[in-house]
Amino acid sequence: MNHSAEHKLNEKGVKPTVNRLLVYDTLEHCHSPQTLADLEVLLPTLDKSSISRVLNLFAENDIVHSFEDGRGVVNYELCREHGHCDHSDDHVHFYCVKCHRSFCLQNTDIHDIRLPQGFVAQGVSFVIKGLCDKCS
Amino acid sequence: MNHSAEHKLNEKGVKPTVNRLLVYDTLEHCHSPQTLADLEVLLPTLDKSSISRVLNLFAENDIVHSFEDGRGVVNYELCREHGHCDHSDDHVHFYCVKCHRSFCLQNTDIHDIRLPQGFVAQGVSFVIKGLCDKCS
DNA sequence: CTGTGTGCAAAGGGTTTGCAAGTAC
DNA sequence: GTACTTGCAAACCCTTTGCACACAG
Repeated sequence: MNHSAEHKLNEKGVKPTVNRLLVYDTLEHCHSPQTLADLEVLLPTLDKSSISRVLNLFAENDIVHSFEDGRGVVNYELCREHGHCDHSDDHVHFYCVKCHRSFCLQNTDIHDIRLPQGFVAQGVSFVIKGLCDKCS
Repeated sequence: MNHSAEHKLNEKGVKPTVNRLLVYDTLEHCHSPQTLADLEVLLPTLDKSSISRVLNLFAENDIVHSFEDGRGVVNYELCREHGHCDHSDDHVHFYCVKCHRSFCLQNTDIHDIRLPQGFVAQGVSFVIKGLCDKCS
């Protein structure tokens, strides 16, 4: 249980309960997007419904952001410290269809998509499917 | 039942059965991405499992391509005639969080995303969530 | 004591599958 | 007759919800 997690949650206005700190620490430790099922395995003492509630709470408070990989499964990832993360943390994700892992492509920015008149963007989900370096 | 549909399916090596032609015609007529649930309503005489099978068959044969909108629901859309559609029909989709419709942003191209060494892209899913012109 | 957080079980939604009957050639 | 297609029901997967208990302040 680290203190930076506790500080982070307080900073975001979320009461740092044991479960929340565990979920936060796990995501931080992973350095890659995790699904609810992943976290269920990584946190066997927590119920999946509890994890789900924590993740939704985190998403509402800009602690994590989420995106769907290719299979309709939601992945969660801690928001970057810098770069004032809103829900549209604009970078590309890569989903490996073989090992079912998701990657975060940090170095790719999504730039200036021009929307038609009247359209308002609230979030972006950009996922490339394929084979990762281990599987290709 | 139009003849171009029949021709198209034959061209792609898919036997043009009644259900397949109905699904094809419906997608063609809509000019926008449709979900399985949408098609169930539009094609009340067909069972959803039949529609699902037709769509998966179409996807395997590059007749439609699919992407997930914001809610984990798959949308299907006819591949463009020109532009030799493979599964990575590279354009952006827009999902309206209010009216739950999906739009196809034709004029936006996804260009030259540089993948890390060893990564192989097979498909792209790029969805912007927000409000459409009617809902904003 | 009061409000919030948690675990369990069950429901929900979207999609696919098993199987037997139907159809095309 | 043989192989493919279809409809129905049930299963499946992932996520959320209802509810009663547990806990913190």
